[in-house]
Amino acid sequence: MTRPSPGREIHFAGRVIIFLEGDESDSIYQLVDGIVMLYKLMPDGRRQIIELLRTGDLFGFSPAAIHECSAESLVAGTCIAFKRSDLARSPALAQRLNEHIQTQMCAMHDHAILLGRKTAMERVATFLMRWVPGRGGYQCLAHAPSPECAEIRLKMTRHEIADYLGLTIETVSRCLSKLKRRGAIAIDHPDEITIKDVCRMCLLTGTEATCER
Amino acid sequence: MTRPSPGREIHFAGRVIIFLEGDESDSIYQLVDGIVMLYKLMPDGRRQIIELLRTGDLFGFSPAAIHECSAESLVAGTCIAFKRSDLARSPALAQRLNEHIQTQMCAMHDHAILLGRKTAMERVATFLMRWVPGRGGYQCLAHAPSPECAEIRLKMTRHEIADYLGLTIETVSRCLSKLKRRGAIAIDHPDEITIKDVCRMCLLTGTEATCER
DNA sequence: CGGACACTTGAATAGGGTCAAATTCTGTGG
DNA sequence: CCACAGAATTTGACCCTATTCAAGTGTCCG
Repeated sequence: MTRPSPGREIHFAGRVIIFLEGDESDSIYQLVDGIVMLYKLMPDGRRQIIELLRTGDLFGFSPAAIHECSAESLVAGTCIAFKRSDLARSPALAQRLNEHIQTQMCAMHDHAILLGRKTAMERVATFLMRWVPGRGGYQCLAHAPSPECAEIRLKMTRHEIADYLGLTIETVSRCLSKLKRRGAIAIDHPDEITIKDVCRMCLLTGTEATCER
Repeated sequence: MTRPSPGREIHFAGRVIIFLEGDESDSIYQLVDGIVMLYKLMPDGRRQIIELLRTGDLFGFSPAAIHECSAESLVAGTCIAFKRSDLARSPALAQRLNEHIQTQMCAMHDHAILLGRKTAMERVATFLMRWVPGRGGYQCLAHAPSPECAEIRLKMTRHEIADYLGLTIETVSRCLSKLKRRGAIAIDHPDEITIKDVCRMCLLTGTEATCER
């Protein structure tokens, strides 16, 4: 018999609100499967999508008993909820979270440089690279062999992409169109994009100075 | 007799590099006193200051054995270095870090909305509010009584402010001049600013919809 | 006092935003 | 299978904010 799980499993469908900014909260969540986005709204309605969470990522942080941002699923998945009070009691749990939070903080740092310093085209290129398996995450293994081509499937609307990248829908659309015209991508479907040359796309992100090939 | 401290104290002067992006690292740091900024550089020299650390904040995160950003002190202070290996062994330590990281993550979220969605003026106003004691941090107690006036002392050059806010030096300077012309602030000295009406400045940050007074 | 550097100000420019219209996609029902 | 309505996306024209480039002014420190 296994020990009782220290957390409660929560299954969610795609496009479902997990919690809203201002909701009461006594738990922290770890994403097991699926994709979740965190966002905040300004009083006048401007939205910024703050994090796109991957497997292992933690969310629901707050120094207070109230959520400081909203969480919504992009695709169906699962997360585990840990009561904050349990967290304070279980060293093993705390350890586990500590290990992962480092990666996540680094990803936030990368996103800060994107929002603060990258051009629209660099943002879109960075975003596309994010969906190439093994690339575009924090510590993207730029040297790992990757196929020239990559078919990716965006799980977000143009509106969500824009709110994630700090742009408008129109700018996102224009950048994608320009990439298509240049032959860098094919837009097979609004949410199905083929990157013709992954290595060249990586150069457009502004992060990589040279192409290792 | 007290237990041996689990960390090594490091004292640093103002304007000193603590570590550079790419440096080898086996430790995590907690700021005890002073101000430290974390920044990243793009290959072409663009810089983004990612975090301005306050007492209690953690830095030196990385999933790898190499620092993912650079750390530089703004004023003299102290931090404690914990070896990652110790961290894995000491539950008490892990607990302590876990508690603080939540506040810090929330501050990063706030900064993401600043970089992604705020206007230049809102960014500068948010930045100024940051230096008003008890205000502008994460979970600024907007309702707490605060003096009408606040004299603040910036510890950063215009260049650093710009790189923190995702703007240029000129834009920062222009926003400050405009605030001065409007009578919202007095620039007693390039780094000594008097906010004439804290509550009104708070409205300019874009975060607060109404003034509670 | 003078030289280096930080900051401010001005004019011109461009990148991305706004507004509006056209196009494509999706889903529904006949 | 096709027609249609509503939504998402793309495209175009124009505008505005912040950037760029270029002086000018202020400040610090030897």
